[in-house]
Amino acid sequence: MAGALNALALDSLNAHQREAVTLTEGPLLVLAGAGSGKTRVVTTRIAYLILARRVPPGEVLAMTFTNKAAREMGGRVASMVKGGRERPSIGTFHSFGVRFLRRHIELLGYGPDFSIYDEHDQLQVVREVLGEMDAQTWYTDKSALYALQRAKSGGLGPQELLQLQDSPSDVLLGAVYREYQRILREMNAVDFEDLLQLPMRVCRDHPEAAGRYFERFRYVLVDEYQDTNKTQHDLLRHVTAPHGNVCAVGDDDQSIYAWRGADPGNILNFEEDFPGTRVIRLERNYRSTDTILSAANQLIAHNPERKGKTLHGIRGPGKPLEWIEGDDERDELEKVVTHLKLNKLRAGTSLSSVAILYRSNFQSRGIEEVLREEAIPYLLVGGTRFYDRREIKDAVAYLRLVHNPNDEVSLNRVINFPGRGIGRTTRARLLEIARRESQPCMAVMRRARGYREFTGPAAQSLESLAALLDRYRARFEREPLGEAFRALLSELGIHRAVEKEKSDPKAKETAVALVHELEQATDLYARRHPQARLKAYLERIALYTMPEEPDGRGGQPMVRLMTVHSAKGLEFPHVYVIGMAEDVFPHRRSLEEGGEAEERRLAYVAITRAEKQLVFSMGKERRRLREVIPQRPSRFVLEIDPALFDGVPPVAGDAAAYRPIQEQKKAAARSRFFDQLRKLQAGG
DNA sequence: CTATGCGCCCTTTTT
DNA sequence: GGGCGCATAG
Repeated sequence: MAGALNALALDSLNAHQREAVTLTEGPLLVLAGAGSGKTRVVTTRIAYLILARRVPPGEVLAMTFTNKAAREMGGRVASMVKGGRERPSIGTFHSFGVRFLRRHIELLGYGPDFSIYDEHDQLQVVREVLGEMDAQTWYTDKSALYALQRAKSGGLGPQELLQLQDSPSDVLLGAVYREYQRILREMNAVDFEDLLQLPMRVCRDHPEAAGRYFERFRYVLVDEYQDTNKTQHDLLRHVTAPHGNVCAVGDDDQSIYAWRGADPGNILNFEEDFPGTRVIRLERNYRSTDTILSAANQLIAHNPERKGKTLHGIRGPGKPLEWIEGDDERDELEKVVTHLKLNKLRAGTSLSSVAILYRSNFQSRGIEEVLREEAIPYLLVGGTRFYDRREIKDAVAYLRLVHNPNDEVSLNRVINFPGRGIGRTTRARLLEIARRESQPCMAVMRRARGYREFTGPAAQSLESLAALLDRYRARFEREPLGEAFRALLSELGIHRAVEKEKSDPKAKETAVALVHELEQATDLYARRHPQARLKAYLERIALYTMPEEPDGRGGQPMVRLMTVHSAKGLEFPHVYVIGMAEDVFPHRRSLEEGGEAEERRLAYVAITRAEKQLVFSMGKERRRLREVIPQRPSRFVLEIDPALFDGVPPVAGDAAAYRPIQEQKKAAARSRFFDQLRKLQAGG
């Protein structure tokens, strides 16, 4: 035991960190600056609870924001706490919600085989609702979903929205929202927010059941607390109410998810919500050079409303910052890659110590191109998510439908893929009959030939599809996952169908390769989780953006490419932030929505990823469609003292002439929107 | 009724 | 560069 305790290496922690590890009882808020050893504190705390305080691992619950962070945390804890069969529960809020709902969702009238809808699926539902209510004039599907999610993540139900009646748009949105929820219920589907909200509803309506589930978690930790929304906060209060042993770790300066409902107020008001909270600040930065930290501190000082925190380094000044300016995007990126190659040649930098960060996913395309030409290996992290690829979604839709026959969004995807002669009209009739008889579509399909509405071939197609799905439902019950899936795909002729969809031979090839990859990923999952049924696999797919990777990858050193959002929580000796231009970073859409402070925090996150070297770049022009847009340096690089730069620092450019034109277009669209609202109000 | 092809729109970040 | 809606042909 003494040996195990030594493994915690408490001696090597500073006084604040040690306090954060050993104050185990009661609420604790750790305000941890970037690079202050936060992850180490969290993992050591868990190990400390188990090894020193003899807390059974099953009583520890740790929630993080991303799967990546959860995996990392779990791995580190496991290496400190060896042996023992029981493990602490470590996962994302959402996976915690799924596990809870697996046991209790039936209390709310949902079936146990619920589907989990992503944004794409949600949009299909919203589109249907808007069509039904004839509300497309007021909302686009995206704007409606966006507004609805906002209300939902703020803890507002449709009824509350309808009662608010602050504006006609609230009333309309309330109606859309109510219908959206009704359809989801009918399809036995939940969205991501439901994964948090439905557990909360169980807490409210069935406190005994919820209490029984939660009572075993006697020590609760939450990482990245600044990124939690209201529901998550409420859930946390519920789980910890009996004992108050909650440790929240976060950094208000790194809050970058307000756009998706995160409420920084959660961390700012933590002390009020959890009376008796001890607060510990970790401001010593072990990661970056003083130059990098000065840049970060100078930048973030431009934000109002902070808890106020300054990072202090221990590593000395280090290298100056660098600014690379290219004639256009292509030139910018070539210069970046040249810089990278020189780095490697002169200083022997390993490619795996380098990260190239950008604001938006589409920016990866350009840099990938140049890296490929220069034969520099790279690893794209995140990006177009595997399970979002069309071909993958189509194949997965079959799995979802086999598992949950009520899942009509998935049904819609597969009903004519591969082509079986079912078009819009047949679909509309199917829906109509189902509504009329208050039955699921699948039930109508099973006896399609009994309805005069369907013409011969269509009726036959519908029945055989229903029969096929029923048959595979039984097969998935008894056969191994991989085998059943392979049989299903081959019986459907998915490979051929996917190929037929594309005309370009290259596209054909990648589409088929994707399906193969999905088959392999399924096999791999089945091998790693021999007990797992279809249900578990679908949950895995819904919650993770990437399939499991085969072992032994990544032996070769590679440059990492990712968005700043994906880079949060990571660190790299050498960091390039490309596209540091106004309207790109900060992103203009975000500015329009009043998100300057959040964009600045995002830039702060980017800067504080770097340990030794930090390089910014920009192209003087950017092409979009047929336009050429002049670029000027991002306000964020201009907020950094020029003296910190080597060579020529970024210089403020002239305000470009294109801006007013874009603004006018926006303003015109907005006034049209409000005109329509006024009309709606007048009409009752 | 369905399949196919063309033109129009926007394109932030993610569980 | 990609997805969706619409028009036309089979």
